[in-house]
Amino acid sequence: MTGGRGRRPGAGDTRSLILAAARDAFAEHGFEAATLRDIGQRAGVDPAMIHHWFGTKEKLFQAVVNAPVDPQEVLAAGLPDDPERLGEHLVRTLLTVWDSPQGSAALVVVRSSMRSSRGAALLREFVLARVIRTAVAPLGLTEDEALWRGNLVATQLAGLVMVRYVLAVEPLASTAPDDVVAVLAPQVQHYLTGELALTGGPPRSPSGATPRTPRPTPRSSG
Amino acid sequence: MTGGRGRRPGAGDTRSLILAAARDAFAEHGFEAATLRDIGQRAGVDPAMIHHWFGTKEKLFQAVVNAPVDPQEVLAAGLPDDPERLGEHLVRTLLTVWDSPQGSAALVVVRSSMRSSRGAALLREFVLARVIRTAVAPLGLTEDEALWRGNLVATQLAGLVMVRYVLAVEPLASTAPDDVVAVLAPQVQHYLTGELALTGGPPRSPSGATPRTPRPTPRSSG
DNA sequence: GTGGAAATTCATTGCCCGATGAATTAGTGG
DNA sequence: CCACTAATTCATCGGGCAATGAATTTCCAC
Repeated sequence: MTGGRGRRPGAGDTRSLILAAARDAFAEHGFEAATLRDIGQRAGVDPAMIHHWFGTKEKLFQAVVNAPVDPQEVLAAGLPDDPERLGEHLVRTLLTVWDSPQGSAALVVVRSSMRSSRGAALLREFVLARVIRTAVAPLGLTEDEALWRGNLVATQLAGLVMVRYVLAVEPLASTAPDDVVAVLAPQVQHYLTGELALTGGPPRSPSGATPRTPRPTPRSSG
Repeated sequence: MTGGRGRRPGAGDTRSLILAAARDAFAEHGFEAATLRDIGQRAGVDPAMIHHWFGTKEKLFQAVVNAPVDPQEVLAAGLPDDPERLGEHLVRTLLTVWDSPQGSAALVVVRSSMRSSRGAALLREFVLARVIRTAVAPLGLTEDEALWRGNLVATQLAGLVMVRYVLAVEPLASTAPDDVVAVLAPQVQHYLTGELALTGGPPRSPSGATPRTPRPTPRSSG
């Protein structure tokens, strides 16, 4: 059991244990609601160790977030030759990453991005924009069409992440990856290479932004 | 400064003041990190009033979430007779609500809910679950199939909300509603009434949960 | 106007949090 | 095997939190 105090016997890579426990806890509760006591318990370690190794809760969080995955790199690996299989590749890759331990880290990033509109901007710029562009790059589309199809793909993939991982809605949260791929991949593929049903021609965002107008405003005050 | 205790003189719709203050506070800090003290201060009111009017912090949050819009009510209005037009109705209704001033309030709720698993649970229970069931109700499906198809619809709609409103990614954020409906409605319709491509039969969530496996765990301990 | 009901604040309770520092034990170099 | 350093736990502090109940004031029916 919990022996007395003092240095532990054998190996004990306590720092890593804390880091992993913190990653899970932050993913689960967000930064504010996660507690050092809980993290310590998950790591099987006294909460004081966290201060010993990381100083403060904030610094621990930074340590967790600074060990991210490069989405482009992951995506690029195993890109299929056939453009008609690209949708399947995207969905499967997404599921693989998010079902892995790295998924917790990704959850941390997504959750913490919601803390401010600046966080949302970061998520938009560095993840969505780059990832989506990487994803549709093999298709050799025009600039406008790449953006538009990329956005559509993003809606389906972002929605999958939301429902399955962030909100964990059943039954989708517990459905086998193969089944998810089977159902969603064709839809994603349609956004990539299918014929898009449009009433009055493609929504050619007429060069630059022309914000539609009286929408609630993409306010950045938060 | 603040006069003594006892009932206030004039009008004082305290309940509404608290509700508005709570909406802002939850939006800014998320459910867990928002404090009743802060909400009370924003509303210019003693925190004890919150307990007087709402009971607990959680009930206050529910009141905030349910205030902007009763999704069921909005959805029910204008339900098409033809099940094959249900997808279009869902997408169009969603865009109408989110493009309206109520959309700002909804955005607040979504942002704050995503930040912790607790907030996510509340969103899942009180909004998503009900909306999904209402949405697929006209189809007269079996329990399992309704849940499954509802989840799929939710991925597409939630993704639309994320990309267009929460992250405000261009060009989708500035695309005319009609164009969005034209492109997305067929996909949603497919989830509602189309034939779903499945490898080994429908993912009949085998009664109860069978958590896929070693994911970060949907633990509810927190 | 007077008596009760509703609204509001104050004072307090108990809990949990993050942080700190002393006490204790295990490794390590000589 | 002895000193020294690093790792770990324990006990505790001050603070902020949600919640409760009593005290006080206004409103309203009669």
